[in-house]
Amino acid sequence: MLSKKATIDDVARLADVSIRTVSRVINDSPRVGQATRAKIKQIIEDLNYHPNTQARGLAARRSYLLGMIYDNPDALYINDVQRGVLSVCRESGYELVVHPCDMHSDTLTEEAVSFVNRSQLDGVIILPPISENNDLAGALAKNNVNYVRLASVPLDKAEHVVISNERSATAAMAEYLVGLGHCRIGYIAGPKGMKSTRERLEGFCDALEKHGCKLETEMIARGAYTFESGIECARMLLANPNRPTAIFASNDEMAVGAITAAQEMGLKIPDDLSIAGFDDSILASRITPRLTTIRRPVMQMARKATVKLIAAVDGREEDACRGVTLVPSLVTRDSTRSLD
Amino acid sequence: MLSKKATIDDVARLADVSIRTVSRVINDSPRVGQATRAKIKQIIEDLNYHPNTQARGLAARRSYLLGMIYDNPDALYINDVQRGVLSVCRESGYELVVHPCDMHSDTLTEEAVSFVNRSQLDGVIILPPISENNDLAGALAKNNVNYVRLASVPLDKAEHVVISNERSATAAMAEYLVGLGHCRIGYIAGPKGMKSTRERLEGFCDALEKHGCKLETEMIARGAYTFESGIECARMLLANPNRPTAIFASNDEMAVGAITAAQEMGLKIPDDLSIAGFDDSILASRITPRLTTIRRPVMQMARKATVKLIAAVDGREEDACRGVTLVPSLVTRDSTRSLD
DNA sequence: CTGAAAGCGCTAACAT
DNA sequence: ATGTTAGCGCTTTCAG
Repeated sequence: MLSKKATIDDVARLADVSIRTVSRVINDSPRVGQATRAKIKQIIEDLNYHPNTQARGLAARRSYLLGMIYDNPDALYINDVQRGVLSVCRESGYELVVHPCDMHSDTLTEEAVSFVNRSQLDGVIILPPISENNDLAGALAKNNVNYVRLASVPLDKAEHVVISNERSATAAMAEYLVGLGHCRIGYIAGPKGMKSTRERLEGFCDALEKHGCKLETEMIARGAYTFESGIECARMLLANPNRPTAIFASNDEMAVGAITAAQEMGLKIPDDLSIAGFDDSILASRITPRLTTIRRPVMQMARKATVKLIAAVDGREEDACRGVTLVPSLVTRDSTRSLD
Repeated sequence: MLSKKATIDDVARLADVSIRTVSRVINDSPRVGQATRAKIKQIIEDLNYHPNTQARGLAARRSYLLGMIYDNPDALYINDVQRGVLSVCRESGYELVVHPCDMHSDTLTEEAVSFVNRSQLDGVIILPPISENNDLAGALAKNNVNYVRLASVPLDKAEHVVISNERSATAAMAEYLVGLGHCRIGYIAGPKGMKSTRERLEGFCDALEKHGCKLETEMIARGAYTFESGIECARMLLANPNRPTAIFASNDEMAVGAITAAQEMGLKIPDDLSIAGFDDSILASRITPRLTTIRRPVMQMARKATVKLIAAVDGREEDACRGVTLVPSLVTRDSTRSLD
């Protein structure tokens, strides 16, 4: 069957050169004659030779492995990031090792560092909300591991973050709602302590004020990015004698919860109440009415992050340090309407 | 900062033993004295020593890396499998490398084999629908790579599959619906050519007949496991002058499509029509009305598959060959009701 | 432009 | 129960 796998020695022997030269070809080093190079490439092809990644890694102190560290209840988001990262990995000969973990664990940092060392990862990409953990980032830096964080604010050197400007995204949403004639708007926020919670809220709030609509304290409910919390918050908001004409939930899960709660109260969406979310999750387009929401360029962010990471691994400082900020976009559907 | 990472030599020197002995301790080999072992373990701890996986792999022809090959539009499913696989990996010192791919690609098999070789994977887990590809499985076998397929029928040796009995699951669904008094039932099937499509259909059909309800040809619509196809199929089914009183869609996406279509036609679910799905995806519990569906034990399957795979890698034949069949369960919610 | 040789950190025969 | 030693397949000074 399959005769033993070819090694660099086989290639060298057949090409009648030293393995050093073959190695040069494999690694695209210059200083190899055209003819020699072509010949070697041909032989590599014929032999169906693939360099052994482990040996390569061992010798070069590289693993060609990238890691992805996350603890995110949102499988869709994770999946999108994964696809984005992988699309770049493919072009660059890297593989992706995934590492979900518990963001509340005491040993999170320790665990993550151990993960990187254990597998000799060349670098890691950290997803929100763990990406907001400065402790982790600090430990990685101290251990000399390359990392890039997906975030909503510049919480690290440009080298280490890719940002989606959620503040401007929610601002756009606020303007859209105001444009529809809404002014008394309910806001379902995320949990305290997360940067993105604050970014989203402030962006929305500021934009509203700019248009002369204040976001009253009683119109802000604190959710937990879950369906259930969306239900509760909406009930609270709608219990107010002076009911809002629109509710913006800072993620889709909560928005769907809000729709559910509103419908239970006999309100028609969007006739009696407009509702919008954030994420453009699969739910958003499946629910009735289809949800107006905000779409983050997740795959793109993941791609950019990976490009930066690999640049850092390769020591291409300039590419690695280039700042990256992307802006989410508004997706208008059927859950919001003009107040006429 | 961080003085150079400790190696096995450092440990050996400090313990005043040969590296061979340290190696034995690392690999839990017997034939090491109690005292020596304890001492070495202590030193390993003190030094915060972690064996270099690449060197280990290179020497032992092992990578401690498992792969996951898939092309599944369902991020939730993938995510669940991933979590299941990883939970076992953690206990066994393995890491997971993910590899999405295009099931319709001509080079799928070649690509997958190359992936495994390139990264020296110790084994791979293959998800449906790619798991049904015998070509791929054959190529892996020929290349001596360990693999386990997640499937709905025993399409390979016990060593290479973990099965979820979807036939009995849809049978249970049929019985449940009949129990509610439904007999004229519409069925939205999956795409032709997939084993699971057939399994689900036959299980449903057979159970129906056992209870004296025939599944008429005109009551079977061929979908594509997508939301849109669910809409179309439901429209077709409901256009029949002798309308069904219930529709079973063979996945949730299509079931949600069916609900959407039915509601557009002015039908109330479940008052005018019962609808059920398959998957228990996130949609199922968020949609209104909440969807009656079937839940596969995805994480469990993934765990079992990983255990088998690692057993095979370790050469523990018996554990590797033990047959595994799991049964999905019925989840009843609000989208189905008794016909009275 | 190319080659010789010294490792990278670990495992596994083979000894003792 | 423990030590010696030869690689695993590749990269990388250092020569030429």
